[in-house]
Amino acid sequence: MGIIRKTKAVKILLDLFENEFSAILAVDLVERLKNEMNKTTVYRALDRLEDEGIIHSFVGKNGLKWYAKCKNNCTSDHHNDVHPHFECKKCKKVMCLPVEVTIPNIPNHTIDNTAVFITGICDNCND
Amino acid sequence: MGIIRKTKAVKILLDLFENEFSAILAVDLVERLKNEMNKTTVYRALDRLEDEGIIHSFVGKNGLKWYAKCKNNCTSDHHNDVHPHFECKKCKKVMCLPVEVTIPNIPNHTIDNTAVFITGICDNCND
DNA sequence: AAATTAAAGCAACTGTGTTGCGATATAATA
DNA sequence: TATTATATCGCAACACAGTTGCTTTAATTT
Ligand SMILES: [Mn+2]
Ligand SMILES: [Mn+2]
Ligand SMILES: [Zn+2]
Ligand SMILES: [Zn+2]
Repeated sequence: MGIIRKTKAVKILLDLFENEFSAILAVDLVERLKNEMNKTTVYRALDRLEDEGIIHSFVGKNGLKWYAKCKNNCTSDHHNDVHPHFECKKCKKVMCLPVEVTIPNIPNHTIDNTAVFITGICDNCND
Repeated sequence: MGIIRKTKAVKILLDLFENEFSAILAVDLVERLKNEMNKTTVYRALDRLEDEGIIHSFVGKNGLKWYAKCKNNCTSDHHNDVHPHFECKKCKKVMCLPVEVTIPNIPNHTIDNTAVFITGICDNCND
């Protein structure tokens, strides 16, 4: 484990995430790359990249899967890049938000992981 | 709009949510009621109950749909019962958490709605 | 260059949820 | 109560995101 080949698919995806500020919907990726690779390949490559801590995934309001580049030196055994995600209802873009959300103490509960998904209007659409 | 018939399906569902503290997975509901009604009926009745502000829905980490009873006098045109949801990785139950989560200010963004999904170990499993 | 093994392609499949439509039940009205 | 109107139901077919098994291909090791 830990070996990830620099295959054609991986290079294409890495390049894509490198030049994309917002998150990318898995389905869109499949569509966008349909002439270059099979959808199975897309999904499996995304899996690998996520395992390596290069990208991270989350689920939108409608249950669809999003991917975005990790920016905080995540590794294969630790994703230390936890943050809310924001969907703009105007431009439909989904972004990682570099802020901390504090969860109030919940008596007798052990918190393991928190996913925050915010909808609203982004800065770009707000002028 | 606003008219919801007290049909057999609705009665069964209302009764079910009344006696259930945790949230219910839509798929489980379909399975559990498969001898009493068609799955289409389940989904459509859930839709109606949600429209009426009697139950609310949210999406879990894996993209599956959950439903839970509203407890704060929600109406057909306003769901004023917004709260985090908590999934216990031991007992697998999903609960509504009656706490407030404060989202830090995000410059130039207008926040419309926030969904918080927490995983961990619940009070019941924690002793 | 040959051997090794991860990754790709393809087709078929899984599972959740949706849609169209004719049949039925509920509520309104006469 | 009988009649009419319409919301809801059941069924079958569908949509669609994501997965699996298996064979072939390509990347890395020797
Ligand atoms: Mn992110
Ligand atoms: Mn809830
Ligand atoms: Zn925007
Ligand atoms: Zn528990």
